[in-house]
Amino acid sequence: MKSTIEEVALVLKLLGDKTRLKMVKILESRECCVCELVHLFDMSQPAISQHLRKLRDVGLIIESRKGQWVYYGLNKQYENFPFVCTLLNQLPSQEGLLESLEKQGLRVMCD
Amino acid sequence: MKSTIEEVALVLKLLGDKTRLKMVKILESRECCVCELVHLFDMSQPAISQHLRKLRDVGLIIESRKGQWVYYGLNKQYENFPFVCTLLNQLPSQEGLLESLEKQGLRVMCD
DNA sequence: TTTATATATAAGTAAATGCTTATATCCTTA
DNA sequence: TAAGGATATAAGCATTTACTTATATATAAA
Repeated sequence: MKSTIEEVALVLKLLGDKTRLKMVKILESRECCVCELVHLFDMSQPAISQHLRKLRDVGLIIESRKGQWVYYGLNKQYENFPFVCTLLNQLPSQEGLLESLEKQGLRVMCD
Repeated sequence: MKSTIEEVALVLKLLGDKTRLKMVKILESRECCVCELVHLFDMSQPAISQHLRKLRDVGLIIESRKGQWVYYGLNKQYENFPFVCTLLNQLPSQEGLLESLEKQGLRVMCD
């Protein structure tokens, strides 16, 4: 089903920011908590939270609290999820970032 | 071949404006001159020209002068042209707009 | 119940964005 | 060569954006 021009423009605008685009690509690999993402970007924690909020507000990602951590992941129920996936396929993998997080012992495991 | 995050973000940012997105979708149907586009948007001619310039600056569209008119169309040589096409496929057709232009006798023919 | 850690929100700010009007440039035609 | 139409550029302005620092809230642990 086609979306309207306005709806698609909104998604593209959100993903037209390199921080958010990279963020979403990372979340495609696996859920991350905020503090993990803070380590992956040269930016303050509030800046990361604000980007996550924008993505969550349109339904592109969902949050789930696990203890004191809040995890974010792609929302597979999002109406434009398949479209977003085709966009993300265009991007180089960011899994190396997550691996180096783990090597640095910065991965947060809370299960 | 994958583009970098930054390159893709730039394209998405450009297309994340509803005016430009609609404009590019229209140009997917056929080349248009500036004055035709001005009729299709509730916006001044300079505003239209400024949007076209941004799209042209990254190579997404190309211009060709025909007499006193300047025509713009999608640039099939653009490195991200296939990617742009998959984006445009997500959008509803805008050909009705071009048809109503013609009914109003506003189509510019210069060949 | 105090303290520490994780996250969100508030407020402020510099820069970018998308328009406007005014004007310049380019081409065609009388 | 003068006039008119099509387009581009310049300058100005209001709004949005993406950050910052400071502070509030929530959970966990001592």
